[in-house]
Amino acid sequence: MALPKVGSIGEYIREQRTVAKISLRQLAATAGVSNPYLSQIERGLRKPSAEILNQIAKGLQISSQALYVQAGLIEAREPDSDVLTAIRADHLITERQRQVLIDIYESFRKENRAEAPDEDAQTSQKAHPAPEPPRDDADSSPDDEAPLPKGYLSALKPYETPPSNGHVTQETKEG
Amino acid sequence: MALPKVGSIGEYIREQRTVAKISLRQLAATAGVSNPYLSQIERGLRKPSAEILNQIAKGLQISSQALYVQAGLIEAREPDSDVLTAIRADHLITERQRQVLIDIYESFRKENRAEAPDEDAQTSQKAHPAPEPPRDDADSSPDDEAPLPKGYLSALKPYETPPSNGHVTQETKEG
DNA sequence: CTATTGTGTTTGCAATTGCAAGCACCGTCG
DNA sequence: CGACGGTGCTTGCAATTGCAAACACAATAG
Repeated sequence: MALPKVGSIGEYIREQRTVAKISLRQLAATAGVSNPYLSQIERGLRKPSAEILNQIAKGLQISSQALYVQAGLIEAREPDSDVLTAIRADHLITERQRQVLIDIYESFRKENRAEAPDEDAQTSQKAHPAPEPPRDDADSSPDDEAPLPKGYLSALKPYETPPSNGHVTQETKEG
Repeated sequence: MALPKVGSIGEYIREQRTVAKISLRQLAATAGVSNPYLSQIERGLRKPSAEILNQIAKGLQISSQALYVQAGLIEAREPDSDVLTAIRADHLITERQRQVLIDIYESFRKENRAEAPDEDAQTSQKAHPAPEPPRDDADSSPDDEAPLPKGYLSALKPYETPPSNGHVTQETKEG
């Protein structure tokens, strides 16, 4: 049961800390948090904010994302695409262009998932140990065999049309 | 109260929301947060916890990591930040989609070069690896007023021009 | 035996998150 | 004109975060 919950994040931190052979106080100092608070975090008595988590990750010199995944703040099944990270890291394009690219790419991924849900061969070298319940991302028409379904371009007109940000058609569902 | 980078995350969320043409209340409902709180987050008056951030990302159906990066909670220092290389290496998209992405990216680069020919660095290979990205507070693009030059993808429009609404996103002035 | 230093933990408390309720504004419909 | 539904914003308030101070225990030094 690798279900990431708040309790396990504490164990994870403590484990990492013990492995690194640092004392609680020391890690607290390095991370810039108070020792009692770190203690409570490790014991699962407190739910640290992302900022604190980030600090702790720095103090432990581990990946912030690993910690977030452990905390359940990042869905591990979320494909950590190199394309997306590359786009985000690119500083040669404007923020809007970046978002457009991200939108398009994610829309592509989504279309592909909708058309071939069986081929679940994600890129993830990093396994996704979290058995997540099914998600409602069926928005596009799966019948469409067109190589490039409509709507992939709508993301290119961020001021005129809603991009295929995810929901091409907005449905009002109060939950 | 000093709100470090929270402002940018708020703007980012609001931009994503307006682009997706969702109302604040609707996103709040989808994300499972209260509408006033979301309002405050978007205006940078509150610093949302990672949990809330994650919920919002889900509600917007965008990557949680994108939000975390925007919030400065994840160091976006991914090793290879070459967009084109990443796109070419990606096997989760079709060949056609790949070509579209490459076209769009290159057209973006072209537009930027046309507007700011002063800056020119890498084209397809990584030129200068930045191990430590500066924690910049303001990352406003120079071409802020002109969002995206039209015609940057005229060759990529196999369908039609979507109907324009006439009224663009309205900015809210604080104060 | 009494300090001192080390570990992690518990205890109040200021500051903050996050929300329910309500306000102000705009457009439409009777 | 007034009622209704839509948008976002402001206001108190419970619940929580995160910390400074102090605690309990263990090992070493004087």
